[in-house]
Amino acid sequence: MGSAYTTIAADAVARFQLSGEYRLLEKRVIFITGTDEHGEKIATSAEASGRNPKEHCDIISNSYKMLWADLDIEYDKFIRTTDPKHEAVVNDFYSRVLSTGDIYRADYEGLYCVSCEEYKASFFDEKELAENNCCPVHLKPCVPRKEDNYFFALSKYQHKLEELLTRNPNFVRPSHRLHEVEGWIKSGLRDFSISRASVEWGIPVPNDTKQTIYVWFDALLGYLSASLDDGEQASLQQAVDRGWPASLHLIGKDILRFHAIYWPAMLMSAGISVPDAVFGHGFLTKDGMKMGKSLGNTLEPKDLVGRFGADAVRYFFLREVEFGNDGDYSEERFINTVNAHLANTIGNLLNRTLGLLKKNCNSTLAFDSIAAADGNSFKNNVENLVDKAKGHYENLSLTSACETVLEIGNLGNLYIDEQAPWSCFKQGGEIAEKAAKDLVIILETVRIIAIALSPITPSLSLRIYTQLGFTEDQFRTLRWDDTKWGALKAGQAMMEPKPIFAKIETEVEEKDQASPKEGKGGKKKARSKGLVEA
RNA sequence: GGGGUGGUGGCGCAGUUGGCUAGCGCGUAGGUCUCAUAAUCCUGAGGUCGAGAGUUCGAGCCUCUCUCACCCCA
Repeated sequence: MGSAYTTIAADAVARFQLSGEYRLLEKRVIFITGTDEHGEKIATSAEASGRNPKEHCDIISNSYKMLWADLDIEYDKFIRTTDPKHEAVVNDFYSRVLSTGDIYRADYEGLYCVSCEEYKASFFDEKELAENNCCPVHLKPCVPRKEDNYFFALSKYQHKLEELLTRNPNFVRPSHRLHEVEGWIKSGLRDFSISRASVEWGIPVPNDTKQTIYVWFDALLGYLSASLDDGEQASLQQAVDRGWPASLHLIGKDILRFHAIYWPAMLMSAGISVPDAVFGHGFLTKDGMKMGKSLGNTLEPKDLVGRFGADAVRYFFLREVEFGNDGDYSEERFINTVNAHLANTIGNLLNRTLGLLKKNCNSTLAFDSIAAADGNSFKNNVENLVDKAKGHYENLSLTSACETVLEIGNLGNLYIDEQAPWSCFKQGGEIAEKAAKDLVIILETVRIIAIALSPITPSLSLRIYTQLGFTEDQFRTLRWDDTKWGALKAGQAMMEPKPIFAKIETEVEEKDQASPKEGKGGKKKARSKGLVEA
């Protein structure tokens, strides 16, 4: 789930950005993701599976693509670092940096963890290692390595990187990540090895095929190579000309250093613009504990999607994890939050309104939504919240964006409760007419919620839209501006009311926990039953 | 060892420049209603902000010390 979280968030951000584009103009949002397929770790895993690395990577990248589809993630470019176009771009880049004089040959030695693909400590400072020189993360022994490698002269760019952060304090977000990066720079940047002599699975160093390019030097170029089409003559300059620089790199905090220090320095060396921003989000825990295979508590997104659906997964993590902070998953909290917001606040609001419309108006709108809301401050309240939500999305404040949209739902429930149209219809006359207007108001509100929440829960939003009598095509061409009040017109027929989000039923509760509740619940049930019988 | 981020009601979080009855969501207690996914709506309880000192008329927010958790140190 840690990996999926990044890509889910990127998808939400891209959907929102895409919704801001005007129709008929060339698309300007390109969502890039992919797989890093080089390195010793990949080769080792492939060998363990009895496959060659390429076959192994084919399987992995395909399973990611399937997972992204399951999670309603719609990217534009999927780059694999084994793609020929990528290798061409890497070679061009390497040569350019070499010609700048920023690559040189030197020895490197230290204790190396194959799983991290990192030297864990030099021989002079081994404090962080676990017993027997084991990697603290993978708990596997590190091997002493000494290699004659090629190095990138990162230290040359210390001042330029300082200038970058000073001139552009939003280059790294959130702000505490910026502090972290500033600290790294302040403590002095050391040149880093960009090749490996003992790793074969990767891109060969152009002018020394006995060495293989270090995965990180290679992988970052994926941001450029992804923009090229397969089969075309690939070059670095072509890739740069395809819309670079990137407006946002969205990453986990564990790879912040590569994106906020190494990558900009590499680009500066090559004379290429740096990206506009890097956003490092936090880690996810489960029940307050770190997740890990060794701990046996991994959270498989495929399982979550299978059990709860993509909308629930997306909603929970995008709303409940303050973007940029670490976040925690618990099944109880997941189910409670998703049920309360998606099933109750929004789903029930639509259901109750459509039910009233069916019973009293033959499921057809009697008024234009503009006329229905004429002189009604409720419409203004909704529009104000929509503007607020937009601002939150723009700031990558996904939690606040969700809260604000849900607030619209809360207002809708409050409004319909106050107006009580089910009671008004019984009175007939003008009062019944007012009730018919109120139903239109609520349905227009839900329509607006659907759009405002679509970056977060695209399938749920589509289901709302189709129940309101629109087509899927109409939904897919929607833009943020379509949140403007007035799209529902008199005469539009609604679909049959049907829950847009099935309540997630908790499994039979454990006896320990259920006892107190069960007693009280039993009382309620008995009471309710009596009423029904009466 | 060094650097960084945090510790605010049961849970998850907010609380930019010191001045709020310390707030929101979820949960929870009670009530209400039945148009509705036992849902909506209303009302309430629950924290004194990790600990100790300090600055200040006044500190969750500033300073110092201690402590706990997490992240980083090719």
